[in-house]
Amino acid sequence: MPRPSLKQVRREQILDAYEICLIRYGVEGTTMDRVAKEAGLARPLIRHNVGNRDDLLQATVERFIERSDVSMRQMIAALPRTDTLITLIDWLFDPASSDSRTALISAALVAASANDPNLARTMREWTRGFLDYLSGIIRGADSTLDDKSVSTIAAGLVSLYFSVESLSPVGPMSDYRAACKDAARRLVEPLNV
Amino acid sequence: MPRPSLKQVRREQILDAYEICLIRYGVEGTTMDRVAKEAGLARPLIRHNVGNRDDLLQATVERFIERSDVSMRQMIAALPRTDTLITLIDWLFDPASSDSRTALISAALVAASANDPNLARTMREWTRGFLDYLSGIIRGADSTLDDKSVSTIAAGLVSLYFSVESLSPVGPMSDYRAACKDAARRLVEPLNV
DNA sequence: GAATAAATTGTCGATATTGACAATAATAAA
DNA sequence: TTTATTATTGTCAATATCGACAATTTATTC
Repeated sequence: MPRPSLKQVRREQILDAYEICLIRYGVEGTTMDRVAKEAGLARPLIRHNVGNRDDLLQATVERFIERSDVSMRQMIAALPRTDTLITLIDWLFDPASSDSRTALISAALVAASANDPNLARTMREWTRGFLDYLSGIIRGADSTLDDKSVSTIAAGLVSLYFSVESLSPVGPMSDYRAACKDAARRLVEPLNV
Repeated sequence: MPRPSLKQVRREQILDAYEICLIRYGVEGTTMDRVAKEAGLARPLIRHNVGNRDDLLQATVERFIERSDVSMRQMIAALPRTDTLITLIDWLFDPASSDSRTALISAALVAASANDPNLARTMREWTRGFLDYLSGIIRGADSTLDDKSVSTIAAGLVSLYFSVESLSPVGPMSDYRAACKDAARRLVEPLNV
C-alpha cells in the first residue's frame, strides 16, 4: 500500500557523502549543504533520512566501526597460513590494493576527539581493537613470540600503515611508501614469518 | 611620536590562537570568532593585525615551516655524537619531552591539502625536508649505511613518531607509545648506533 | 599640553547555515 | 480509482560568520 521506502538506500548514500566531506573538510567544516550537494540530494532529505549534524556524525562513526570490523575479519580470513606477515605487508603497502579511506576517516575522527570526550573514548577503543586484530595475526604467524614482541610489531605495522595512508591528501609519495614498506619488512624479518 | 606598534606581539598572539583552533577544529572549522576568543581579542583586531581567513592560514603555514626548521636544526645540534640514535629515540618518544603540536598542526594541514593544491605542494616538500633531516642524522650516526637503509630507517622513525603524536587527541595511550618506541629501537638495532 | 599615529572598539550589510514545518508529488495495494 | 504511506520540494525564521569601514581611545614625542 505505502510507497516503497528508500530510507536505507538514501541513508547509505548520505553517509557516503558525509564521509567524503569528513575527509575533505573535517567534522567542524562539514556542513549540511556540503553533504547534500555531495549526495546529490536536497538538504531537507538529509534531515528526513538521517537527522541533524550530530546524528550524521554518530551514524557515520557507528558505520565506520562496523565496517572496519567486518573488513578486518575478512582480511584475516583471506590471509594465507604461510608467508602470512609478508602477504599482509604486501596488501597494506601495495598502492593498488591500498584504501586510504579508513585511515583518513579515522584521522578526522581522532582530530575531532579533542572537543568530544565520547568520541575520544570510542576512537581509543577502536585503535585498541585494531591493534588487537593485528596482534592476533602476528601471534598466529609465529606462536613462539613473547607478548612484548607481538605488541611491538603490531604497533609498528599500524603506525607505518596509517602514516602512509594519512599522507595521501598531499599526493602520491611512492618513495616514502616504499620506504615504509621496507621498514615494515625489517620489523618482521627476525621472526619465523 | 606615534603610539608604539604592537603588531608583532599581536601577530604572534593571534597566530598562536589560530594554531590552537587549527588543531581543535581544522582549517575549515576555524572561524575568525573562534580565533578572536582564543586570543582574547576583538575580532576586528584579527583583521587589523594579520588579515582575513586566507591570510591567517598562509601566515600560520609560513611560521610553522620556519619554526619546525629551526627546532630541527637545534635538535641536531644538541644530539650527542655517541648513542646518537638511541638518544634521538628517547627524545622523540619520551612523554615528558614530547611536543604533539607539530604533529597535530601538520596533520590538520595535510588534511586540508585535499582542497588546496598549493598547500599540498608545501606539505609534501615539508615532509621531504623532515625526512631529509632525519636521514642526515642517521647517516651521521653510521656512515657505513647504504642509501636505501638510511631512507628506510628515516621513514620508519618519522612514521612511528607522527603516529604516536597524532593520536594524542584521544587521550594518553602510554602502552602504544612504549610499543612504538620499542619498534623504533628494533629498526635501528642492527646498526652501529 | 598639543599633535600624531597607532591601537582598539563599534557597527553595518551581505551571505551562509541550521532547524523546522508545510505542501506537493509519487507509488503500491486494495 | 481510491487510499495510504512515503519521498520530495518549498519556504521560513533564527543564528552565525565574514568583510569592511567609521569612530574612539591611547601612548609617545615635541
